[in-house]
Amino acid sequence: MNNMEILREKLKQTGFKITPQRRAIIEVLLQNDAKHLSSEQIYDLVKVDCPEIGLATVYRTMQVLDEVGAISKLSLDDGCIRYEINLNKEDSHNHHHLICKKCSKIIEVEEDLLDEIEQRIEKIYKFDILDHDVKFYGICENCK
Amino acid sequence: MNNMEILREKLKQTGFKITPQRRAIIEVLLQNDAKHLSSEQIYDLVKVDCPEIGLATVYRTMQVLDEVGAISKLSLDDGCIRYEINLNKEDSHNHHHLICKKCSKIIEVEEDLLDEIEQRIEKIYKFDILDHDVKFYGICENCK
DNA sequence: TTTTAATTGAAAATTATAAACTATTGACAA
DNA sequence: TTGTCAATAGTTTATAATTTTCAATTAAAA
Repeated sequence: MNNMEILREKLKQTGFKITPQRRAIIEVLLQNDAKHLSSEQIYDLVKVDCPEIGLATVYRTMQVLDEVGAISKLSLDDGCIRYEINLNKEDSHNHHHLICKKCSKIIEVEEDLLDEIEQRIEKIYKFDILDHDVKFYGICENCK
Repeated sequence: MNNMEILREKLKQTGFKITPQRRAIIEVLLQNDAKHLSSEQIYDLVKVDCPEIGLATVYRTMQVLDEVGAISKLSLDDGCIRYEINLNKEDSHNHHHLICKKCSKIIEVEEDLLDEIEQRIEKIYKFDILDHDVKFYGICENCK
């Protein structure tokens, strides 16, 4: 079962319909895996194959995909919400971002280095951690 | 030298003027230390003592205070920027937030537990970390 | 095929924030 | 203390991201 089929199943199971617009948006997300697209950017990319689509549909679809857990939202403090698709179900939230303050490049940290810390926090604060959002700001290799 | 005086000095040294509006806003921030107020909320609180103030002045003052390093911005993904005052200069960014998914309470983690991790990331990714933004989502003690 | 609730596109509405513009004022020099 | 002037204030208007409304269309179950 490929990624598209997995997502179709996920939508179906949650009672959402599979429309050409939604399929086109998912395709764009899958083809731009590494990027962090805003709704506007997704809209522009989807319009190539699906010119009649409206921007509101993109926003609505992103809400649906978020409900289903198919995407993660990412705020880069540039005034809009960005999205990344979650390809490996469970590990969806377990990665961090390095954001270069000079060139704005975003580097993915695939390892999850927070396990120990989370355990310490859970103990000290009696707080059950379900998810995290971790961003490191700094200067990347190229910009040094 | 109390907190207000420290901030007055900071503004003065950076070439900003100390106006009644700015003083009133700083007072509100100091009096609501533990909270994470939005511009709108600050506006409402300031209006009590300073009814003629305009919302734009609040936005402008928050920009000034950010430039001076007197506040930290905090995004709780509820559509607006929130602020916290930095009382101990250097450690301003070195704390994390636990956000309860049930009651939305925000718990401050004052310890900075990320030193090791940051060192590992700096080595592996050759990325100089200047700052971080760390949020843990989960369930707090009361809501369990 | 029929039926119906979900979905769509287009346009209008909201919301947070910033800008523009003129009047006012804080702070320093005289 | 007063005069000066750039910085700041309030008001209004603009902008940009996102949401809502609503009538028309459509996916998918019966």
